[in-house]
Amino acid sequence: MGVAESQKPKRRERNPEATKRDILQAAREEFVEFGYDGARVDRISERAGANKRLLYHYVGNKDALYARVLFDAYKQIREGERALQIDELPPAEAMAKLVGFTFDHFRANPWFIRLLATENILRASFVRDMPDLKALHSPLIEQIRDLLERGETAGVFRSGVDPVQLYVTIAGLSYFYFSNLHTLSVVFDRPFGDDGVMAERRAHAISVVVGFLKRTK
Amino acid sequence: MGVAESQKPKRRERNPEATKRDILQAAREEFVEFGYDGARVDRISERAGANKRLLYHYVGNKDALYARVLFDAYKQIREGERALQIDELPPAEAMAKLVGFTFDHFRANPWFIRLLATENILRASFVRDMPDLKALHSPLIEQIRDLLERGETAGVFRSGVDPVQLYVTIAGLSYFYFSNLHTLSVVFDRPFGDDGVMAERRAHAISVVVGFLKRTK
DNA sequence: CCCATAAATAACTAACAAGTTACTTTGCGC
DNA sequence: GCGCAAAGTAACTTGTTAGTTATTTATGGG
Repeated sequence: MGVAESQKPKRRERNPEATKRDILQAAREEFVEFGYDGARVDRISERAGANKRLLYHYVGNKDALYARVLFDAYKQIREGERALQIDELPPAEAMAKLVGFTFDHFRANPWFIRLLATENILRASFVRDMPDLKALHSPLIEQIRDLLERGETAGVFRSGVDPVQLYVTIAGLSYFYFSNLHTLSVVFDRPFGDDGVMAERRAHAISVVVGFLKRTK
Repeated sequence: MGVAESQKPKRRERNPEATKRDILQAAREEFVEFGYDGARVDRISERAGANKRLLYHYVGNKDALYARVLFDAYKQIREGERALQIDELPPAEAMAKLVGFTFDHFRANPWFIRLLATENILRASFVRDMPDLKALHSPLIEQIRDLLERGETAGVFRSGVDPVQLYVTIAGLSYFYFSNLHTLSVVFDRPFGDDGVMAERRAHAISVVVGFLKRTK
């Protein structure tokens, strides 16, 4: 019983499910941190506390691992987007809530933005071959469509706005901010990551979208 | 004189300036295409038609090469942004022109968007150490500031809009579209890369910004 | 015209990274 | 309590990659 008793080699407990889960989680962290090419399989297995061979056994290879991480990420994010409840609110308030929700969602899940950026550097080469991905397009789209219609009927929103275009706008207003937080902070010498500046950005994004939609007369 | 006379080993002509230029250009292409970690030094020297040793001789190493490419990219892009002339136009028209200009600028220089995305994956680790980069912040900022003031004074724009926030908005409206063109096209099953869809996006971005700024009464 | 020097090259090295081989350990059905 | 299949491991292979060494080639000033 030496002093360094805690230094047992310590074999991993038998538990396929847990092992698989650990590997996927470690893989997400690694891909999020370094991108596809920067990620290291050895580091993933190390992070997971699982032997590298297990990774190849359960998932296949680096490509398959990345594809799996990406798909799960979309699923999880889309799931989170279902939480929004705006049916009851008046159109303008509902839209404000939707834009704020999108901002908060990105803020709470910066890893997803980094994963998206990585996949777009790869020109969507993995996403392209995911057959069931189209079923995972954002549930926000339907909410936007309904809301636009509701606002139009009530005479408070302008007409002729394409829901997909507006989705890209709403997402873009927050996405660009978060995805480019690092370079923007340097170039403009402003702490975009700070709470106060974030709150400003959130308010601005809301006022842009609502201000745009609100009928002039 | 064999049949394959064109297969001479062909030594590169002595020309330091041209060699350096070729290397930098090849490096930009490579980093734009594959990102930092995906880029290969061997491929850069091959693209440049210059021996790899020259690359190390003139630039230093992969890091220095990437930093140089990044800095030159900012310089070139900022230079292009100076071309905009909106002093003479009425505020709303001027703003429409500015947003359209930004969109066109991104569209004409997709390589810059990819470079920015790469650098943000790296958490701006190279940009952070560029001492003279702050001097390169977009000239559009000043134009936006002046324009907002002009519109406010004329009573056609709302007041209290932060120029930097509006810059982030204007850039974001186009940036997100281009940076995520690939994944968006797959997820929404819409050809976002096509001319018609692009024109729609451009018009939408303009109407969002102008619609937001225009005073309600 | 010649030679010092800068430009350019090919071949190499050492480290690294994805993927594999050959093996040990553990739990479960009988 | 045993044997066998699944879970887990260590060490290796093979190809790649950033960076270097040793060398050849051109050119312009004296």
